[in-house]
Amino acid sequence: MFSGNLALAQTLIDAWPGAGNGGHGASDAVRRLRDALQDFRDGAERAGWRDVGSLVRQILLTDQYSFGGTPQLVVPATGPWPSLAQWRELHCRAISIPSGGLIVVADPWDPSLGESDGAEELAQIALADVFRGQLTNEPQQLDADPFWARAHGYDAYRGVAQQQAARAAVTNDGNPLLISLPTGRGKTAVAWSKALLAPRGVTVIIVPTVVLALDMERRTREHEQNSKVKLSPVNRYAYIGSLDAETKRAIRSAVRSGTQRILYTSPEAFVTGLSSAVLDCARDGLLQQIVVDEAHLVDQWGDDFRPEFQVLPGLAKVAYEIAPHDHKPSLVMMSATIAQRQVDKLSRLFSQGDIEVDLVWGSALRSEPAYFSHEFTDDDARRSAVLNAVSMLPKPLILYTTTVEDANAWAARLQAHGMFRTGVVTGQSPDHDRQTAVEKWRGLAVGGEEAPTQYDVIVGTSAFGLGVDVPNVRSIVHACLPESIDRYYQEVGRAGRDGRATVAVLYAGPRDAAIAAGLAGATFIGEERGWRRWLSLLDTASLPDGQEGRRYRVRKSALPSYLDKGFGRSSQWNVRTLTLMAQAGIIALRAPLWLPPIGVSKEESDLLKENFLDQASDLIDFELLDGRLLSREGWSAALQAERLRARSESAASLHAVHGIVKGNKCVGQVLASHYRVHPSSGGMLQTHPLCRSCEWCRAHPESAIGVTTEEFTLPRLPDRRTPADPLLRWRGASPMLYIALSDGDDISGLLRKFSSLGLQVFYGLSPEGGRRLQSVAGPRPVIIGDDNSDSVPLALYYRDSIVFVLANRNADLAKNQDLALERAALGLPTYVIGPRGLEHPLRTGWAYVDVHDPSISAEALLREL
DNA sequence: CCAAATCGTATCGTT
Repeated sequence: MFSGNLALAQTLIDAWPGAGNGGHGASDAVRRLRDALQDFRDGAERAGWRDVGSLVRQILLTDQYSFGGTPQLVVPATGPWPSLAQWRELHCRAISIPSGGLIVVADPWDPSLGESDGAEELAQIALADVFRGQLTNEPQQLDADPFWARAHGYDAYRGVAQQQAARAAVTNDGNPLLISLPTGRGKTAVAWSKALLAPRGVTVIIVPTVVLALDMERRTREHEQNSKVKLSPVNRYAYIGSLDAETKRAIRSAVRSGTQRILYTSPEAFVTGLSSAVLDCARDGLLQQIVVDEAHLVDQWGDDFRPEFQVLPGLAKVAYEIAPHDHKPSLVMMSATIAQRQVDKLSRLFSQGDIEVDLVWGSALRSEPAYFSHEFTDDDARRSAVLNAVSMLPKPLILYTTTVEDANAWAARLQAHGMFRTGVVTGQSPDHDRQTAVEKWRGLAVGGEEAPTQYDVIVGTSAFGLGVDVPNVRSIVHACLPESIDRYYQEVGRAGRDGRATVAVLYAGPRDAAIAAGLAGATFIGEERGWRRWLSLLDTASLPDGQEGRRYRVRKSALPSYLDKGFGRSSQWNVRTLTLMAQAGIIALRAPLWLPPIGVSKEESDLLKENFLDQASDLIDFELLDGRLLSREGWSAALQAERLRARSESAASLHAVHGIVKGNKCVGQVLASHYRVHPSSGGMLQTHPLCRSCEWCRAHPESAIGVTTEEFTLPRLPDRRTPADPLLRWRGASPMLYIALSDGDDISGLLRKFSSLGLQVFYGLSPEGGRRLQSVAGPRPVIIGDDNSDSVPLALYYRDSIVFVLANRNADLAKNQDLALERAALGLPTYVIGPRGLEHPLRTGWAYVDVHDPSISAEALLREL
């Protein structure tokens, strides 16, 4: 931390109301103070006494916690500056001095209320780290595989989880892959690897919002400029509704021809406007990957709010089926918050017959937050506690509420109390306001250059956050009770993307439990009502023209027979009934497609099409999968399990939030047990409990778990369906073939041949050798098995063939030799290339070629291949 | 009677 921040702040204050100079290398808080002072005038209503006082306080405490002592600042004593009473309200002491100013000193404050004796000091320590900007975790660096270096130019992976995710995504050839990877570990690069290695082929990445699609388009263009590799003939990477028809047509045509290498879009556009282009592309073997980003939303939003998230799997399956057998698109789902509920739902939606969804597990808890919570029985007490927290905690800060009304009320209340550097973002905010709110908060203009900050605080509902990647957010305050642990953790995780300490405060009020229960409970529909709703839907169902099969089309807005007038929730319940049935396997959701009618005039056809498009957003198509389930009894039985599951999952998730508020368990433990998963393949995938500080840990310091432990779970490459071994005929029944080298033999030619046959994992290559091999391997990934991480070696679980080169002096010969034999003992296909005379480690005095059968000379093998 | 967002299609495509 730059120790001149305090002096710089004093300079800025002294210059006020003039503009202070400098600010280069200043801390974020000093920069914010500079910006706030520019707007700090009586009645200007852009910066108030509490904004400025709060930033002064943050600067004082940051200095104190970084360097000790009792730092002070001298400020004007007259308005708009805080009065003596107002400084006291900010937990600062202010003393008048003869020159007319005030000397200000900050006193400690922390958000713990009613915690046990001795907890106070620990709370202070936890908070001091937030002001200081203490780093809480350093991602472990791992040597990059050759394919990773070639695709991105990176020489390292950020952690084991990213390494495993990257390897799984690039070697995957069909199994749907669900990747759990923490935020900030380079999900984007994982999604891009396949696209960047190949000379052609399309990767479609489905993101939940337009803002996200546009942000990724900007990043893709950046990459394109740096790498000089053209990734789109039309220089567009976001297919969004607001594009003009001509641009959309051009993108679709680029998808058809396989020249659109990377494309971001929404689930809605994917299953409607883009679908036929994507299917044509798949049919021609040009669809490389379908990636679903933020895949937890398939569950969270797909049930009732945006059903296209659950129509998407059907289209992905068709694309897979019509693709040529050696050019199947792979499907990758990624999220940072995957729990049992998401695994179950995504597995059911995306498994393809006997092809199961594979899980790559890199789940890790965030190390940055210190947790505080309190339950208030009185609304006024909660209000003043929230105001305190927002005033006293370091900025940037987010204040979350559940309802739009509360968010607006809080924004108004903060202004009334002298905080004008506050923006509000809810689902009601127009797109333009949302974007400018983030820019004013972060201090960036549209082009990405630095601009003055105008907000320190954003008040928001859960609408605020998706895709907002501001790295230095320090504080999250909840003035509500989140209805699920997933929502709570997503929101807490918006802070500390820079790896530095943060604080998360949850202050629940008397009415919050009911609001949360209402939202959590909305996920199930009663049996009687569900059945009647289904009957009315079926009553209005039509059979879409020209589309065979047991296919039906219904209107979301259709009213059930027990209602005679509509209110807004009805279509949501219809969708919920249908998605519940889809999950029970009774029906499969499909996107309503427009097929041009045959034998009608152009005018008539255009008219019909316009009609269709007018109604399209109200239509939902499905196929009946099991007609027997259409009796009342069958229907009820099939849905009962689903309904119970949904109910118990929601209840458990809400219960966990209550547990956090009550403070009678460690928050890290609660989160770890929520993000623990039993995959269908058996066993259990854990998330290691981490907790920097929470009420329970402060009360039980002797048992506190802390953040010292590294990534705990073992990520892995997915199981392959049927490992195919192109070299099988040379090794026969033995798992291992020894390939003997003579002087002057060309290893690189052999390796190149292996790679072209589809072998991907090599041990014993030098970094340079790996690079050389990748440069001739084209789109086929080269993975170097020699691992410096202490997880289980790839050699002992990777089921496809592995090549060991025992001729490179740089590599760890003995270790690799042992690994090769251990692997062969497990019956896994193993190819060892070594000198003709190399001694067998278990048979002293004998060479491999003498005691190991089968073996072959490199020259003969190369000739036969 | 609480929150969350998106979408409106086919045109032969350097060997």
